[in-house]
Amino acid sequence: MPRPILQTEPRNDVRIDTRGRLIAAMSDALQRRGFHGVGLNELLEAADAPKGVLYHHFPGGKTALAVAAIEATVERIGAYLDGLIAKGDPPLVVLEAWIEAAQRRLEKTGFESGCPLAAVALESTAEDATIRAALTAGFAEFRHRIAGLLRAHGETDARADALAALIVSAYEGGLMQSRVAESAEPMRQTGQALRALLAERHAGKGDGSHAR
Amino acid sequence: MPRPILQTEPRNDVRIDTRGRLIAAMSDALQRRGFHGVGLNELLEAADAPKGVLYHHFPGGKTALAVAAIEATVERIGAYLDGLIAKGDPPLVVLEAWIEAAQRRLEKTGFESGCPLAAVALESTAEDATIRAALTAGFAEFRHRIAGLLRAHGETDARADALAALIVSAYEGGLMQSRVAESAEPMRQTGQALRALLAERHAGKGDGSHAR
Amino acid sequence: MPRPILQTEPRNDVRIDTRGRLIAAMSDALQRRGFHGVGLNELLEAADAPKGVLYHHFPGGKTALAVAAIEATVERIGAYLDGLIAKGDPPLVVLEAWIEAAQRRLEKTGFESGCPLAAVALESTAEDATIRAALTAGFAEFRHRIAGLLRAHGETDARADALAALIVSAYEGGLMQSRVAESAEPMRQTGQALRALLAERHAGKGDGSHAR
Amino acid sequence: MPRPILQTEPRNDVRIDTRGRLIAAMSDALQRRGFHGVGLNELLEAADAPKGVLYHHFPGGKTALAVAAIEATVERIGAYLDGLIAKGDPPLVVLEAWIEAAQRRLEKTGFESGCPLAAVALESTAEDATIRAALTAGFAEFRHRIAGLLRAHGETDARADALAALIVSAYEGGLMQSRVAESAEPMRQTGQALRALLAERHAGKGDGSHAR
DNA sequence: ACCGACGGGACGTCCCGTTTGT
DNA sequence: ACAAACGGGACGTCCCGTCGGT
Repeated sequence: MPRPILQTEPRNDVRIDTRGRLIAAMSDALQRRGFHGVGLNELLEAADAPKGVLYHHFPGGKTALAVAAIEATVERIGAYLDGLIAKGDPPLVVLEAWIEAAQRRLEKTGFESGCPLAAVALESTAEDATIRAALTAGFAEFRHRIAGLLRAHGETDARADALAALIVSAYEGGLMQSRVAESAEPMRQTGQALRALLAERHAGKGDGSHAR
Repeated sequence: MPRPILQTEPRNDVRIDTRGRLIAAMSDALQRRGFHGVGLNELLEAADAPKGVLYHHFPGGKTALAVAAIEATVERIGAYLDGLIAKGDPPLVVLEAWIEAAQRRLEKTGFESGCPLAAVALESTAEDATIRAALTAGFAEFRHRIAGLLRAHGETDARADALAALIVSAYEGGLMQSRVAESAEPMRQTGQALRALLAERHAGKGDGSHAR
Repeated sequence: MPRPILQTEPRNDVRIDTRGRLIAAMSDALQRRGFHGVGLNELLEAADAPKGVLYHHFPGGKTALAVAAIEATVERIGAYLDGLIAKGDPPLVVLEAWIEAAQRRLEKTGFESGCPLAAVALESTAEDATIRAALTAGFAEFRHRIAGLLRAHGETDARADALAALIVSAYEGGLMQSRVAESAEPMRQTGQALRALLAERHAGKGDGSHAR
Repeated sequence: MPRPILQTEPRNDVRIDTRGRLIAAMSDALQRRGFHGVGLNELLEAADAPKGVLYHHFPGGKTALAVAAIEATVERIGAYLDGLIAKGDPPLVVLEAWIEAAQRRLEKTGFESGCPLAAVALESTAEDATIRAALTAGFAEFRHRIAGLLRAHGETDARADALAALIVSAYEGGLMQSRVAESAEPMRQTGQALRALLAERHAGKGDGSHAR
């Protein structure tokens, strides 16, 4: 049985497989029902994993799995944003792409999926220290990336931070409204208004050159 | 067993009181923990009401109480917005007052309280038809009021609707970020950026016609 | 359906019934398997009670039920000792009756039953404050009653306390040895030796009159 | 795969060490929490051993380890008693030393440690045949040694057996009472009363023959 | 109208033992 | 010999809803 290089890989694969499936299932479940709305049985069935294995990979139980799911989601979305940004497009284009992708996901899932962070955020209490920390870090991460993009296109630091906060807020708030309304309209309107305001501002600066 | 007329009046008072306390307790609980995060026993203890009384007033149980709490909240916030609007201030001033009030409430409650609608919204599924309907109506109500204000100050219908969606989204998203971060900063930045964009637009008005 | 007097009785009966059956089942189970060895399902089946009712009567859960069972046992044994003592027999006779009753119970139950207090005592840790308190009070109660009997028959206070401690120790230790050996012999020998020592002491005092 | 001679020796050392640590950890845990109160994971962590190694050394699992721990404890205590007896002291002195040592250990461990045999004894059922056998043999061993000492100092066989049963019972019962009371007093009183009774008997000897 | 005992199901935890792979 | 992932069952908790009794 020749096994030349990287003999750690097979073990990792198996580990990542179960662990990863658990995290994926939790991510998916969180955005549909929130932390308390997810039943572990339901989740384990979705991940095709027995009960004991959860406690093995996540000694902290459901909470620890949720933290891992949040962190994985943050990383995924962060990478996605990085990809958008790396293309060098101006903020307005990146924003449009981001929001349109969210709209498409909403429609594709029958308005069931949302943002896993948001759902957990609103039912978390100060006692869930680890969850709070992961969420806080996650939202900060999003703002940080967007602020970086804005700075790269000429915004001052303070301005970039404030705009980034608004953009993330609008994204999350729009997603929420569209989810309950089971209609892409609120999200669409939110994105449209946001882009319009940003575009008009540039236009109003007098140079009129790079507005969208 | 004779029952003299008007004996119902004091009884009604008591009933409304109990009903009201249940609704208030649910409203409060929803914004802290979300629908599934609230235990019925815990809630009944907070309202100082026995088990049976809940099903007296809300045969639909926990869900019906949540719907009532959502509707009460919508009415309360709607009335609050009406009050702000009735003063005749321009949208920027109303917006500032609304967001600042939210910040103060956040700080006063140690960043525990948020928006009862939002928390429920993110863990609700399509099966909770009555809850979804109440939420959808509630958010639409908010947008409607704000759009009305904007129209009254010269926005076109489509424009007013889109801006209203953005404002509600920003409000909810900012609240969410501040809640998990246990800091008013995200909410403050969100409000500041939003008002700045709106103000700049007005300042730039008249120079062109290309507001999307 | 005439119901003349004491109409509180029926409710009490029902309540005591379920609560009492739970306590009786726990008492029985504790002396067979100890606290951690008892499964709640098993116990509820024995008491013919559904799961929810336990938490209703004992909000403190399994531990609270165990405490109640311990207290009930202490009361029962205390009353039994009182009955023995009230007959006015000398300590040696009381002791013999007590130990022989224990032997008979051992044999009747196939050496399964023991002392509910003892089993819990040896697996309790300092964290189970309520259980520890109930056990400590229980053993003190036994010693107190026996010491009282001894004092009533001429022992000094210190002497009575020490002898009472020995008698309780011998009773519990003998029960334990007989239980694991599945033989009444150790308990029998323990009781015989203890009574012999007590009798000889009286005999050695020179008066020789009331040694058994 | 060649395996050079004597390579097993160091390996054996390691094995004995791991085995020994497991047994020591189980002994310690048994006297604090009893058989069912000990978690296997917790125990393995205390012994710093992975899961697999337990089933390597004890194919019978937790039960087999408990049996080994009981046997080791019996051997240890037996050797200790042998040491006391070998000095040639009279039974009263040996008894005093034994009981005082137990008191010191109680106080040193904050009244947490007790007798590993006793704790297991009281929660064992007839189904745990191997455990019951080990316990029965253990208690018999203790009685046997003490009876031997008594015979060596002039007691008849039957008398020695009965007194030995009493002594072991008192020892175990006193330990139990002191453990839950978190006070050495019950154990002290038990020992004191027992020694007093034995001493008085000797003093009274020769006056008659009516022991029992 | 009010209350609280009842009911049983599902939750999250964590148990003990096995299996599979180095 | 060691290590860790697996496996699923049972534990104790507590949920939400009902129903009979004042």
